[in-house]
Amino acid sequence: MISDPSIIDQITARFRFLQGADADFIRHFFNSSTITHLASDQPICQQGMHCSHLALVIEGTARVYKIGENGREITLYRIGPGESCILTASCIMSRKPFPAFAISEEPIKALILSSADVVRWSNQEATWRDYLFQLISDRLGDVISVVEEVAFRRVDRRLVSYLLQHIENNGMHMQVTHQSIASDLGTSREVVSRILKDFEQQGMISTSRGTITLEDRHRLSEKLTE
Amino acid sequence: MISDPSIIDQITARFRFLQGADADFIRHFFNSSTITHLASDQPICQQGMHCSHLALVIEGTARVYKIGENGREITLYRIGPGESCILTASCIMSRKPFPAFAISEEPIKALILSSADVVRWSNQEATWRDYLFQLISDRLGDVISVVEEVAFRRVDRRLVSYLLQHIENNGMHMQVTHQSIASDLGTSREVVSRILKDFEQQGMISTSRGTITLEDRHRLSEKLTE
DNA sequence: CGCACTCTGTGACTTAGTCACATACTTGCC
DNA sequence: GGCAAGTATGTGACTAAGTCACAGAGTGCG
Repeated sequence: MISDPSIIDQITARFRFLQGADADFIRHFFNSSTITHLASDQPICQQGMHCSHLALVIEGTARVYKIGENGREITLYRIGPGESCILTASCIMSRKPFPAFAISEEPIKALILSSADVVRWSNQEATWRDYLFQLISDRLGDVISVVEEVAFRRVDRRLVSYLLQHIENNGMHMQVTHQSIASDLGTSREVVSRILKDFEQQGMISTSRGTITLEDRHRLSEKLTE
Repeated sequence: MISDPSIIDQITARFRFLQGADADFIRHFFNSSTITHLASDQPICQQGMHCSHLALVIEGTARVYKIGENGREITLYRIGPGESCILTASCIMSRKPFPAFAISEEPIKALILSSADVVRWSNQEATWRDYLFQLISDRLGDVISVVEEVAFRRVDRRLVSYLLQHIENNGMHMQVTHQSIASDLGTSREVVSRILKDFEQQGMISTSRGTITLEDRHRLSEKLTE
């Protein structure tokens, strides 16, 4: 049960469906939920698990990914504040085992609901139901985008997009290993290393152990259309 | 409006959510829906469309797919009797444009609902809501499987799986072009042609224009584990 | 038959993924 | 400081997959 008013405010701000909900539901909601904290790089769900709880992320991020026969990984999507491990929701609603892995990245503060409540509220509370539908639909869209990426786009272009997205405007630096980029993109470390080396030789980036620095954003982005 | 009792029986048999529904909802359901027929190979949804109706397939099949920059295609999933173009449902519930293409394969007989009804019923009728959740969740699972396939599995193995699945037990024949296999798997026609030729030279299949014949099912399936 | 159209085959080349190692850079510990 | 263990990156050689530009074969039809 959650009673601290400042926490309740924080949660209400993050989860907009609570703003339109009726007072009765809100009371139930906070009465039957709890807060959990989780450090970085902690496993959340294992492939094949049955989900008995749903976590709504208040702070932090998690990564949901697949592992292939060969050990390679690919990120399906990330979960941030205001979102929820919707695969869990999907598993709860359709009573199926979880088809992927989830792990925390930045330390997580999350609200935990029992799957029984998730199902019950989806029958009773329109705003909660809308939130669930929205979440599942969004993830479906995300995953379809991933299919498009891996099926059709060249790895070097995908890597350019990755760098442009992750290195903030004129922030210029980024802390990341080649392996973790490879795991995001669903390719292998060697491929990432080689392409990065190529970019470096062309003067678009520079690299050192564990960091990549953007040297020429404009010329790098031209790679997308050449 | 649908009133023919034999059609109503057929639909009720296909869509199990109607069996547990209350009489009032069922009356509304058939009053506000219509039947459409569609020939083979007709476009259903274009990428970027907004969906104003939801189709529940009674007979026939449709294919939902993506097209890449290079013109290659990949099938995300198929829709059969008792199912529905759930991407449409997802678009309706989350008010987003349709992110793929859909086309009829076998001629379709389908029941058409307005998106307004879809949303209204999802608020009022538990069995309908469950049906929607189930459908979206299933598709999410399907698409995740596709990601896994294209990201990690070798094309020759995927092609073996495709052949074993599509050529019925001891039916032995299949009518299909290399191009349409390639479009299903998300690869190119040449690659499919070369791998099939290879299988043929090893005596596992034989081919002629537009057909593939399974000659040695057992040895072909060994390719999956070698 | 001859023409248009679709389907399949092939070589040469580029891109991507795998495997086996060789070098680094970092951290902690003596 | 120096050394060891662990992590990160570099590289060559090879296989798998995708692209491009054609060449043929099969089919349907006037």
